[in-house]
Amino acid sequence: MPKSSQSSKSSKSSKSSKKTTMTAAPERRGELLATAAEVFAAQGYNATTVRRIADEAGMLAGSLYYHFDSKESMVDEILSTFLNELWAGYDEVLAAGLGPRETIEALVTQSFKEIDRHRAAVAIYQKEARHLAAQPRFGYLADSQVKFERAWLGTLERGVAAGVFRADLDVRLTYRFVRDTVWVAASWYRPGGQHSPEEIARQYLSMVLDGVAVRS
Amino acid sequence: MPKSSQSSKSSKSSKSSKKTTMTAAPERRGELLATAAEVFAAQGYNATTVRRIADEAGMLAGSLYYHFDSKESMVDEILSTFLNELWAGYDEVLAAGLGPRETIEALVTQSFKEIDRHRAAVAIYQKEARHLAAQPRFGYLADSQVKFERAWLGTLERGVAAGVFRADLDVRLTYRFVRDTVWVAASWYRPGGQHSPEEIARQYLSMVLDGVAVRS
DNA sequence: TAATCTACCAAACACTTGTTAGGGAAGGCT
DNA sequence: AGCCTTCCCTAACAAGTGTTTGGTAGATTA
Repeated sequence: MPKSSQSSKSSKSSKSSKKTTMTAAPERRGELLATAAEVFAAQGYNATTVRRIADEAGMLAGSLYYHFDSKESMVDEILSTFLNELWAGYDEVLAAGLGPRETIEALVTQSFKEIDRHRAAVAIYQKEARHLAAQPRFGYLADSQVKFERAWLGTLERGVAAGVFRADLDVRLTYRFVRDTVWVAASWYRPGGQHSPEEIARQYLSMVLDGVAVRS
Repeated sequence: MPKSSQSSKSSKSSKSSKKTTMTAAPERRGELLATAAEVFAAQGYNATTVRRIADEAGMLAGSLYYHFDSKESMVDEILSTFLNELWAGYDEVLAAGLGPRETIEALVTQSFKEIDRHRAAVAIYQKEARHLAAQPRFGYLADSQVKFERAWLGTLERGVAAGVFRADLDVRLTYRFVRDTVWVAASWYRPGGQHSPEEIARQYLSMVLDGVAVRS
């Protein structure tokens, strides 16, 4: 997926000289979404101009509107695609009938895999979800957040009741703690680094579950 | 400090009818910065127009330029003021000569107090710091981040060497873990809630240090 | 009372923004 | 060949942006 930059000035550079077969129809859309996601994640949604995205994709601003009908529909598609895949994985975990601790472990591991696959989308979600959710078009963001809380908080409460999680902590605080520790990782995580998603998940789980202090 | 909202439409509402003494000169600036910070934190810096800020402050957009010479200088002042106060507290903690664990505890507690005092500024910092730091004007953001890492990472390494923190974890990962879990709290923390900053710090420390799982 | 200062308004400026309309080159299909 | 579809460019538009300039009511000072 060649989505990298090509300086900036020459806007009439690659017109038809790149390939012999000419990229297939539905692929191009995905490529453009990927570059858009990358720019959105790096600069922020509002700070990103459609001209910047087009530039990064090697075309002009207006040409984007052949593939998408608005800038807003780009983030929409980026975020909804991500959330769909995310919940596909989550639902599978939640339906597996695991114990509370095992469920948390599986959810965390699954989350880091999603961060690995959709790093840009996660970063966008983190930064923009709050004020995008205000618009009715992005109502599914709020819905997802509710489902999210239900899944995690429910599992934690189940764990407290079962005696595997500490009962002396505010469960809601614990929920936010666990949730945040997982997802903020997207702000610094870079795929292809020294740690695989599974390895990071393992260490995060070790810290969250057992703490960073040495047992006395 | 009455910086709250006053509906929206009437922009010629409070002209001189609020006080008898007429707010003293340097106070007004602080009030305006507070409302600006609130809007920036809620909507995001780029998504916030100066007209919106002015509206929230009960005046017109151009009038802001009597107090500030640009929108950028507003965030600048908001962030630098916050960071100055933050480091005043941090430096005091770091100079106290505490042990590694006690230093971490003090830093976390101090951080939550700063979140309590500068909630909006912290939220802005979290969202915008990364791409603001690119501009030379905001070079102090990068400087602060370096100092930050030095302080926290150094303390953690000292703790590992002293045997009070686990040695089987990637220290850099632990650093990001601790750092992020503390500061993202600003995204959901609301002053005047059920938990005081000290109480939240206590529970966070308990989770980070000892974990959420029951000791077996 | 006159001069000055403070804090704002009114109105505009130059520029950037997302978006649109019409056109055209290249390949596939009949 | 001719037609059609795909994908992009050129050129513009209208709305919104940060910012500037000149003015002015009211308090302060002389």
